[in-house]
Amino acid sequence: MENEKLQTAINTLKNSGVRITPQRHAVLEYLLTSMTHPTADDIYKALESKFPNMSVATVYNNLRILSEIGLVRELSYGDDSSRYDSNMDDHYHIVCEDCGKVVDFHYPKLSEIESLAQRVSGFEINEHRLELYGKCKACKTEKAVQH
Amino acid sequence: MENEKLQTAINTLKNSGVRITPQRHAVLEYLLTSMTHPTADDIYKALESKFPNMSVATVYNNLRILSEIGLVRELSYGDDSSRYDSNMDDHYHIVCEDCGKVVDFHYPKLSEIESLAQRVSGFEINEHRLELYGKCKACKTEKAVQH
DNA sequence: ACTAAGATTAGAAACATTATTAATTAATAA
DNA sequence: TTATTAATTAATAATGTTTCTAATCTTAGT
Repeated sequence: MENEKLQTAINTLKNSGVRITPQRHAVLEYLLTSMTHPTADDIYKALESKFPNMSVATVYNNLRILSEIGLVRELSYGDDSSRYDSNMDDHYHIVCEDCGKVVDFHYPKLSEIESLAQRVSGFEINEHRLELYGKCKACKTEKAVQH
Repeated sequence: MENEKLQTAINTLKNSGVRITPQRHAVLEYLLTSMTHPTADDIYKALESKFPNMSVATVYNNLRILSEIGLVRELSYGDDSSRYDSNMDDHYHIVCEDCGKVVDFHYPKLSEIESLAQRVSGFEINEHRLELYGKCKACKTEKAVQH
């Protein structure tokens, strides 16, 4: 099942005229199999053993290219590093304020809010972002233990 | 009317035991009268003539302090600089993808989504953020003119 | 006026990300 | 297979925002 997704993604790359280099393949594969919305540095560290000479710039480069083709989405929350998500279906995110963990949250798209905003503001609205912030299970119990 | 807000804010500072220095007063006043959700650098530049010796660190310092007391809110969108908002009422924002302009958007708080997210994720949800992205009127016409 | 606590300054450091560039490589066609 | 060529890589420098540090200065209260 993961292989199917990877194969589809690779075909998309080919059709876009983007070369499939070992590094690019590895970044893509890592994102497709990861459930953790990794940062560029997470990916860099994870692939370090396989590609000892790879530079961080290569990771950023490939993330940008994958984003441009629409295989990957960049999630930037506040001040920290951006995270990357290979699940391109419409969905929202819940972020743990303590450990930074990000999980998917499925909810019907808030299209009515977009059209209302467009009407009242005069903007031409293209998209929206919704994130929920709180404490994940682990961080809740961790705090309970500390006291 | 702005003076009232400023006076109330200054009282809050006093009650929190925070000194009212000229720089801090100026940052606060600028935020209260500005409608533009300025960045730290905007504020720095705007106050430069009044305080030629002020350092950027002072602006950041004061923004942090004002945030901690709850007089100001930090808005961080993606990679660019954070913007600051002295309107502490519940509201959302619409961001222009071209020029970065940010305007307020009033809409009933999405509390049901928070409670649903809490139920399905096991997180303890504290807050949420919603931003709408698009092109403002000015940037729409600008694009139309270019062609 | 004096003191202690707190604030400001300037500069440096930290950090993520982007730009640069010469060398290497993937994809294609000969 | 080999040659060709444009894309990609690695390494490093550069950028931009934000934080940290240490020294100096202000303030409020005695």
